[in-house]
Amino acid sequence: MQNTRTAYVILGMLSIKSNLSGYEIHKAIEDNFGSFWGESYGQIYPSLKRLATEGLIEPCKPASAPKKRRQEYLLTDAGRVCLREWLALPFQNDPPRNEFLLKLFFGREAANGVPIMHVRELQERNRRMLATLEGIESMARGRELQNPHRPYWMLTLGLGIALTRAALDWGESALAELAFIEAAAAENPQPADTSTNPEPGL
Amino acid sequence: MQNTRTAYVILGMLSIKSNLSGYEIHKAIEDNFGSFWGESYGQIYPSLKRLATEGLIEPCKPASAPKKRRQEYLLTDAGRVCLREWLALPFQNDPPRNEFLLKLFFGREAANGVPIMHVRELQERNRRMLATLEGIESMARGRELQNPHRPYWMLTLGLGIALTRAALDWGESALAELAFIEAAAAENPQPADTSTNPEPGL
DNA sequence: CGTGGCATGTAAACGGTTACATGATTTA
DNA sequence: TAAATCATGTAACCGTTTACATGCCACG
Repeated sequence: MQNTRTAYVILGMLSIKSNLSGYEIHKAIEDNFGSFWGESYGQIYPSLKRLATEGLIEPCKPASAPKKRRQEYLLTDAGRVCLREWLALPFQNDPPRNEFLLKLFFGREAANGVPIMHVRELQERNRRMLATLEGIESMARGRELQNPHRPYWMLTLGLGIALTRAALDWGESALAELAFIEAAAAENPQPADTSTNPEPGL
Repeated sequence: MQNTRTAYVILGMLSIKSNLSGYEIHKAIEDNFGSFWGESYGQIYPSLKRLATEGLIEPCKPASAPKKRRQEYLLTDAGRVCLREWLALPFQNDPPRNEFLLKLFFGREAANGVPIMHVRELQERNRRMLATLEGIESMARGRELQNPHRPYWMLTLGLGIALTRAALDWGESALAELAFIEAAAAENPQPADTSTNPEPGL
């Protein structure tokens, strides 16, 4: 069956709401998951075709808007079973790749001011992220209290907010620390010296 | 030149320490970056060859251990320039993919107890992670105070620790919340109903 | 009438992992 | 001498992004 995670995201979206098109699924992922998942059309459309041939989803006529030229899908019983099986499997950690941390790690090698610049940029991105997440949170406050998905959605939102806040806090102290480091380096300008450096590893 | 990030990690490692082999670079990445970066041999060895033909690194004889059958490299001036240029470029956020959050988001669709299981598993992984990072931190305490890389390495370590702690805190409250949710769901067992669910999006 | 959003798709390239093959050296 | 670790490499595969192509429909 070789089901990719793209396929499961699609099944998941269709389990929440039926009669979605590829375009709408893409949009729904962006709106609901944007901060922790992404899919491109190049993945979505072929996956929809494959899921349909496997009988996990079913193409159907546009229900509400019959004018639009578009293909909608709904989840089959087999698809729901497949989704549930996948949900029960242990989650996998994706191989870690954080380019910000990488550049900060090599900060000593960078030109003066570069690490500070990167941390400032990180702060900006995280402030935007926090604003987005808190916006969603405040919009959700008191609404849809009966929606059975709501508690789970609020939990994911909560982790996003907690991590972003922690990163912002760290950023503040990092900026102070970096100002100190670079001031010291400016007083004592020693060029990078490869040969005499100690082992990598603290 | 089409330089991948793998190439820059290699340049970065060689800027910290010369006369590293592909094997040692792999190990150094794992030891120093394990929590936020990874490279496979299938990337490293071809990259070393390419970087050498481009003159950014230079193959050299094993310095300290001439017995070993292995190829070591050192960074050229051109390589250092190339590294510095890349370091000054804005960092890119990798496309977000967090399978844990995805499965939690779809938690309502999962069998009973599954979301709690995932959060418990997350807590375990994060506890191990925190132990590792704090182990490094305590090993580093008071050591290599003159190492010019140290402040940057400590900053990266600090962010890792801060994020892991934040995730652990969130996990505790999430477990309580999930116990509550699933207790309520057990009292009031309503099957998933696709057709009448509201729009996705809180 | 034009623009922007809606909508579907494909081909090529890319970055990366996995699995495999091979063999030397060290240590128990 | 057996096992672990050191060490180098390649081919196939995989998931994904990007760029491109196409065209509809609604709204100003």
